[in-house]
Amino acid sequence: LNLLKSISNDALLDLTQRYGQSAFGFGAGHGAGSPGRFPLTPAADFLSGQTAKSNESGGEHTSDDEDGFDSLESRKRGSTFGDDKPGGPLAKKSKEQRSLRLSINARERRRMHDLNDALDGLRAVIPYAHSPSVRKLSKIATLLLAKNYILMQAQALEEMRRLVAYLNQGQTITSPIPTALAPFGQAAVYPFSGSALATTCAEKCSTYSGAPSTLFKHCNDKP
DNA sequence: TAGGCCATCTGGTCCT
DNA sequence: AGGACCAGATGGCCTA
Repeated sequence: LNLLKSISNDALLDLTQRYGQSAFGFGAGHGAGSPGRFPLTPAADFLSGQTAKSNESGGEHTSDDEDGFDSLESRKRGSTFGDDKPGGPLAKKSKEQRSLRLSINARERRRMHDLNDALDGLRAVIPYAHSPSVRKLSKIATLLLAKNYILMQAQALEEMRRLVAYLNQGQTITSPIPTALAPFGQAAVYPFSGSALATTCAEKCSTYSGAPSTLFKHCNDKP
């Protein structure tokens, strides 16, 4: 959380300005973004009920033909380069060249669709509100947000490791926790700062109710 | 209306 | 040779 908040490179700053802080400040109270922005789902919710579709890049693409425009949607979006345009660049070419060009175009189209499918898969697993009424993250926003999310997860994992190490070695320590032994330099970052009186391992573990049970297995093993 | 974002076409380059 | 990848160009759609 802190990492995501603290990262402030130019691109992220720009994104924050463009899409609103809510996209990067989950749980920070900016969740209710303005319509059309990217309001956040609560951190606890964003991973649950996710509808990440299986990303089969090698799968069939029903909308692709081997020749030129593939669908009405493509036609609407497509440029006026139009392969089938009478005055287009393909008009002067031979039938074989035209056929080859159309094949290359279709392949390139398919490749870009695969890329977009992968981006959709990425959007499905990063923290922002997934709703029909919410505008989809842009490609660049998706990549930058995903990068920061990965960094944040890595830091969370590291903190968890340190926490487990601390719990394993400090079960007999009584309150207050000596600063030198505290695995986290500042009290503000210490995950149990809100329950300073929970001094035993079991108490600490019970405080951290959201953690996977295997992380605190030692509390059950040892009386 | 300008700017952002996007899909598509296209030609070039690299790889297998 | 054929496919993958890339970047530039172009035009459509949407929003502030």
